[in-house]
Amino acid sequence: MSVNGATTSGELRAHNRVRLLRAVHDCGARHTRSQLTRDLRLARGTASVLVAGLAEERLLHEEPAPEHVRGRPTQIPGPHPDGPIALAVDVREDAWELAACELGGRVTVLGVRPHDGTPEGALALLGEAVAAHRARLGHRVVGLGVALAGPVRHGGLVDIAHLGWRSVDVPHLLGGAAPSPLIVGNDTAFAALAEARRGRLRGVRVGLHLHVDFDLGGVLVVDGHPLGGATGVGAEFGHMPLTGSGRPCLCGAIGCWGMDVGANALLRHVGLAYGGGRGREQAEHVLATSEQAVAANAGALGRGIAALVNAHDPEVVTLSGHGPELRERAGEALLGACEPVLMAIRRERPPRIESSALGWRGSLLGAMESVFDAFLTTEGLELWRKSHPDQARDTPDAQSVTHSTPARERPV
Amino acid sequence: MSVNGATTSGELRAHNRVRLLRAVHDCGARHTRSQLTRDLRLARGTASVLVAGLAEERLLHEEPAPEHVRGRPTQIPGPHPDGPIALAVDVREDAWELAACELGGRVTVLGVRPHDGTPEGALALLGEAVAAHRARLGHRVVGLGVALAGPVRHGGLVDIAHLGWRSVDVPHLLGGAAPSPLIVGNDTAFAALAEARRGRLRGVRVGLHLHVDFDLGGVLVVDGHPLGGATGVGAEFGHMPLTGSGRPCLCGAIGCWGMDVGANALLRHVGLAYGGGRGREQAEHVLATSEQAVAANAGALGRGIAALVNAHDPEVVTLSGHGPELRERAGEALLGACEPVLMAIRRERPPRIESSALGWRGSLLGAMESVFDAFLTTEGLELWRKSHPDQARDTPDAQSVTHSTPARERPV
DNA sequence: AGGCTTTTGTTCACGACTAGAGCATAAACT
DNA sequence: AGTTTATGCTCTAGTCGTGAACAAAAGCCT
Repeated sequence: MSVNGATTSGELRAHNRVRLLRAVHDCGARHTRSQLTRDLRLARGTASVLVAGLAEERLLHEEPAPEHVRGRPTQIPGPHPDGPIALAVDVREDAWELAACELGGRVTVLGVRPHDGTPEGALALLGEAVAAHRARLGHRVVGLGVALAGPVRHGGLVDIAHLGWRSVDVPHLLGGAAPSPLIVGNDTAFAALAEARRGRLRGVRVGLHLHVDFDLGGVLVVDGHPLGGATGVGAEFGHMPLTGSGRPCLCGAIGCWGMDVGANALLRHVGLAYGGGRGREQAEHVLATSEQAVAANAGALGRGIAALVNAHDPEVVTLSGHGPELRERAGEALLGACEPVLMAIRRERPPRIESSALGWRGSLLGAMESVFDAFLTTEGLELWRKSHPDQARDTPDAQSVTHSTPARERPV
Repeated sequence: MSVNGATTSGELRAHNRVRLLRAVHDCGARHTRSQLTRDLRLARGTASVLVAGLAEERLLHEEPAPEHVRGRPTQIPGPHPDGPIALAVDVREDAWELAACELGGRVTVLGVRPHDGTPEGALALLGEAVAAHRARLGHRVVGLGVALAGPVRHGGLVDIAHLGWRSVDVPHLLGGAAPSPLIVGNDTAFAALAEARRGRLRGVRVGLHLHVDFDLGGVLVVDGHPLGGATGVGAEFGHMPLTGSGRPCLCGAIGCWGMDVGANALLRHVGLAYGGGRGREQAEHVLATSEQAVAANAGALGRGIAALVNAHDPEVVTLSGHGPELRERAGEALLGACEPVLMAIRRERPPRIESSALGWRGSLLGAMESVFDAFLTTEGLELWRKSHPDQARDTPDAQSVTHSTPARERPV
């Protein structure tokens, strides 16, 4: 769905440029040029022309492969030292983390800051930091992805019920200096996107990703795309009444599954105050010590998973955030609660339940991927070409290739 | 996602052939050639070559447009009188209906037969009917789509809990004479597919389709594709515990939503026997007379819809089968049950709830669409070309065009 | 009725693209 | 040091879509 087909000769070239660049990005800039040529079913001559063009436009930069078996040594195309950079930020209930990402997925953390949970407190300093880094990096910045712990509507309006955020206009609060495109999305959807690209959902046709933080988020991943497109209003499995509790949820509905899973539920189970994005340490303490609270949490998680497995039949269920720890500490409670809710035909071949390969980094990485998804299109590359008219200005090719600093050791 | 992009000049031509043919199919063979040329952004010359090629391969056949405004009159490309035919069958709990479909979607019903609800009873005669029609139509048959009222696993294994079908091997029971490809799918998923192509979900990014028959089926439609791909094991929203009843379901799970919605639920509500695919007339009588049973059914439908709207935020919810009648007879009960389960942010802009545009025909039409989806690909057209080597064997072009019977008045 | 206008179908020269073969290159192997 | 092997580069051939010029067929106007 994402990559549309070419219909003219011109679009054909553009399309192959995108395919090559995406292949480099998706493999983490680890495949050799000859490998890529084979994978993409290109003629060696075609690959030659494409790589040369992309290198001249500062999109790719080739380096010698560290080892070979025989024959003429091949090169590894990776990010250009002056190439595109995606900014990504993960805004949690109590802190945010900002990072710069190169093509291929290398992440450089630019800053981490706690905040007070209010919209202004969370986003004002962030906007300044983004503006500063953008000024420093210039035209290299090709977009900003923002992960947030609540439903995101079109235009970047965000609601986080347990923080009291009501239709918070994120683009506005970030100020006018935010780069374009500005992609605001749900943290769970982003985590799922990252899992689909670089984690345990890679190559999986239908997967289910669940992100457990203060709240519970869940989203279906189909053919590498989280449902609701990572910018939409999906990813809200946490607000389905799957566990049969009639408790009113802060979102305004009744009986939401998310009431029984996550840090807030742990705190409530032991009688502590919860909500407002406070109490991460206490929750982690409960998680580490209270067998009973953990079992209740894991059981509720299992019942909901079973319901979703019935409906969607995923091949794999992945857990991130506190999910992996719940599974390790109370795996039997989880699976035991699953069983009775499963359809008989699902019990024969239940999906694997796995812990995320990316841990707490998923949301940030997904925000990055969404920026590169927008960039790695015919339109995105056309924009880059236009904003970099001075392709080969001063140095001959041989010199620039030989003397430039290798991409992956260079600070961003 | 379905149509992959071309990478060589040759694939480019194949890709444009598919695009043109699909455009003809999707518009119901009602658009003129000049309209199609504009819609697909083709040069007139290119369209000329493409249409001529497709006509020579017996895929298209042009007829004069009935009316014009001014200028040279244009033609309307439609199905070729010897063109491809998709066979489609809707197998319900108590009867099946077989049809032949031309490119563009014109349906000719070939037969309707009640059966006894056993796998053999349902499928043996059907297999014979398919084989007979296939022999008659020869190479024109490009596939068979089979809609069934239960979960379908890969390979065509079907379970229908309330009929006692356990891993019924549909391809095997249909016998060896079934055409290829043989696409076995869930009736709800097919109905949703048809709704997405020719009904109220056309052009909708995220839609939810619910099919109410004896049982309840539900599936999400994203960008024109039902989740689980119309042949998968999705489309089972009916087996999520959304209504909070702890009743054991025949599927082996507990508290399934589908226990409370549909003909079986209506019969149970008034104390009649249910299950086994019997009692369609009684259920319709209950539906027409028992206010209370209908309200209970509609309320359960509404509660489940709200839960799914929370999770997926569809733009439109469409109902087929008995759904439209439930909505007409007890719309307030339905919406009233929806309200408290909805998240506050969903209440502001709730999705439209609409009745299907295709009625009970949806599953059959969806089965057809799935066959044409497989045919309208570069591979499918290549196979057709190979199996029809005698392209222009006896008659000059002018004569064959002038004298051949118009496609849409010709019996199949 | 006859000429003009409008729209569409057809043909062809042109530019852009990829495939594939032949050659050059650079390493490992013998 | 020569051979083998795999890769990169260059050039020709074939295919495709474009767009302009031309032909065709209808409605419109006088």
